[in-house]
Amino acid sequence: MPRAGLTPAAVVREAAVLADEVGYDRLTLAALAGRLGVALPSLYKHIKGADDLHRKLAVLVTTEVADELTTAAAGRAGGDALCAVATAFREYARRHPGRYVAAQRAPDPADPEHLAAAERAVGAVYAILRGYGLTGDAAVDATRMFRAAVHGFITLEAAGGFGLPREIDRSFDQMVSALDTAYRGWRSR
Amino acid sequence: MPRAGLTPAAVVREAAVLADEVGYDRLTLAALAGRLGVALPSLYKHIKGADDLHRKLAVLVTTEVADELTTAAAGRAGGDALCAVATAFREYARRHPGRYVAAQRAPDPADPEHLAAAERAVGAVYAILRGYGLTGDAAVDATRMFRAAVHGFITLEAAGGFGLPREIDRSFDQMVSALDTAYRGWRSR
DNA sequence: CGCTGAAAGCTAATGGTATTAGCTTTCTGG
DNA sequence: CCAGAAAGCTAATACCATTAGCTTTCAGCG
Repeated sequence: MPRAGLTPAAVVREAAVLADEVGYDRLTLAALAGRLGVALPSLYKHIKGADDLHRKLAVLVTTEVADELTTAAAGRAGGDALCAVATAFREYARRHPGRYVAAQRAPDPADPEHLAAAERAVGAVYAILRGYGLTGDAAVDATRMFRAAVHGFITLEAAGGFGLPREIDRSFDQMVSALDTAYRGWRSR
Repeated sequence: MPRAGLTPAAVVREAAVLADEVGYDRLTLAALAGRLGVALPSLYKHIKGADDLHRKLAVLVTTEVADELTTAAAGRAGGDALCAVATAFREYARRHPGRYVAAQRAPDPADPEHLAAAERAVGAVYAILRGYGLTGDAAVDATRMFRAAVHGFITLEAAGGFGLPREIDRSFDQMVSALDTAYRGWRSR
């Protein structure tokens, strides 16, 4: 019987594909093993268990998101950058609904790779806000607002939480525009 | 052997308590049955299964949230109302972390009770925005932004997604304040 | 070229969860 | 008081995750 030639990275990559296909909550070791053409316990040669898989998946996705946000922000500033990053984030989530859920797991403080990826993703937003003249506590607050609004919008949209017929794209654009306005006039209160 | 005297409502209520104690993802029929002093299959006399329980729990929680938001908004308007409702929402989530997750399930279009509760919760926000002179599409967009921002903030906070030492309460107040400013100057773009 | 050991893969066994079937017991209403 | 509806039970089935222990493959080294 030939070997499948798996590696931890290959397992996690396939888990990402599977999560997008069937949903994060239906990402199961049994289904993953089947997909990889391997018996379920064989996975344990590459991952420590289901929880470890979820952790590794969070690292992968956070890294991917950080890359996309950084790329989207490159060469832009102000409202332009804000819109590009927000849109890139939302489109990533629409393209990869399973992955997106996986990324919600907070980094283990002892995992430098995960911490670095999260830092990079948040840093892309933080940098844009510097362009608005926001620094220190104000920049932290503004970054948190951006993350909350965009993440909240994405999850509500994905959950089907926006029932009314009004186009969701336009509501998103309006929100980003309102954020831009808020950042222009940001003041310590 | 005496009867436990369960009802569907009693089962759902206990599920809510259990979810808050152990987390929504660890809310299991086995644990729930144990808590109610009953064998697991006995639950099927009151709920159709795990999915049905989750649905009923979502209805209960959405109703509770609608009540709290309505109460918080009563007798207030403008930024005052905005802050009261946002804070009530966040505090509900902190008090009931398991319930809060349960409420993220969108209503089944064929479930009038669930739809009505969700309508009532959203309506509390919508009414406040009318006080800002927002109607029609603008009010829909503004309501969606409010929900996204507050919901996103709550979930990020609950997930431990805010790593920096800056106090989270202050970031939340700043966000609500920024929303107030955005609504004052809202314009179609 | 063959041997050897690490590691990839397997089967089997265990324990947890949800679900269904079918039986027993308890209330309640006529 | 008794008859039936419904609450509760046990047993059986089917997933899923995990651990233990065995077999096989492959790569490196003499």
